[in-house]
Amino acid sequence: MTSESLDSIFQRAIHNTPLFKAHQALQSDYVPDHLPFRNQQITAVGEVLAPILHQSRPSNLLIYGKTGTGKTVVTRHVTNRLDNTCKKQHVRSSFVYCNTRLSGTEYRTLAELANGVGLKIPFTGLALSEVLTRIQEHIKENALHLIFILDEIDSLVRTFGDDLLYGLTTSSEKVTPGFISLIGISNDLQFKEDLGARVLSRLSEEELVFPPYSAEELRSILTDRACVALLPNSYTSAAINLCAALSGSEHGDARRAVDLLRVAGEIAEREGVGQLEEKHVRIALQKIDQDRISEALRTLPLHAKLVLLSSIHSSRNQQSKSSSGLVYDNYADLCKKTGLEPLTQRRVSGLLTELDTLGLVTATVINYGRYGRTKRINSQVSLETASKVFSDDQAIRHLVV
DNA sequence: CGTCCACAGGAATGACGGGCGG
DNA sequence: CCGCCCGTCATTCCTGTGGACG
Repeated sequence: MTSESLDSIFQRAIHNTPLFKAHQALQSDYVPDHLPFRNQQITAVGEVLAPILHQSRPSNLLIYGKTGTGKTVVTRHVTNRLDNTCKKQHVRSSFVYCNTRLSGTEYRTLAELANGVGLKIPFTGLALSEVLTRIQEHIKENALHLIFILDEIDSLVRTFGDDLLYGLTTSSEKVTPGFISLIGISNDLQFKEDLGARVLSRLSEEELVFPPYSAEELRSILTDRACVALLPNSYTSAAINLCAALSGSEHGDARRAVDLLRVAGEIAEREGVGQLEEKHVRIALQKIDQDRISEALRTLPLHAKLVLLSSIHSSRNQQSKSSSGLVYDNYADLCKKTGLEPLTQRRVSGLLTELDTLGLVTATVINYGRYGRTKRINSQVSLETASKVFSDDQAIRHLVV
């Protein structure tokens, strides 16, 4: 990009009519003061947690609901308020939030919890049980009244099993005079089935289900948010409606709707047309999907990138016949060109299932009878997208330019 | 109706980077 | 400093398997 075009970008930005007055109100981590259509859930969470005000241990709580049904935001809203009340009343309490999917492993989840209670834990080297014991001791010594919020708990259990949860649920007895209550948040309604009975009964002392928002409710939520975040008269109600409709069509996913509105707003602002319209929403829809994929690609480990690249190539050449064997040969080839030692077939098979769970590839096990059993691989990512992202990677850019 | 393909995917094991307590 | 244990990622070795072919 030349400096001239940079200048013109800045110039345009100066003269553009801004659309946002409070951009943060459309960020995904924003917790609004007012959460419409969730009064029932707010009350329920509040009632479960309220005992902490009398110094007694609240029940563990398990919250279910699909993505974007307000689970996280309601929990944060209630705990924030409760935290304030506790401070005002001089009641001891601490709240620690952790997204277990983002932490990635059991160890890092525990480390984050430890951090939340003011305990320093090295980023590796300790046994899990050792970390847990330290946390317990710390809580005991300081008689902490603690509420752990474990978000996206389903992904933790799916990859690592319920051992960690077992450890945490059984901790509460070992930390008197302190106590621990757990709030588990799951996007997966089937999640309970992955859970052993010993954990399930303890974790779900209370349960709460969040229903999806209806299209009408989404529309109302978006209108409220737009009112806070955007300048008056900078958007059409048709654009809002479209955001709601697009996100509501599958299941009422409010987070997606809000993201959509924000990105659409950014696009409209950049265009400098002074008003957010339906066409910006449509562009935003594509951009969001694109960004999601690019981000996933960028953060892939090196060999996973190579495997993905091979999948793209072989699903191009072989159409639907692409098998894991072909992908592997292809991959081994790429490794040779790059001067890398190829991983084993077993490992690549594992990487393929990982790519599948990321949604970058579809891997279905299929039987060709006499001709064996394999995974049929279809790349969900276009060569163009992959090339664009991978050309930033020193190690493999020569494969895509 | 048994065979046998081309892998899937579980289990055990090892290399590595790192912290622990002594 | 040492010897030990840990989590993580990969390897090696293994058993399992649905169904077209003969």
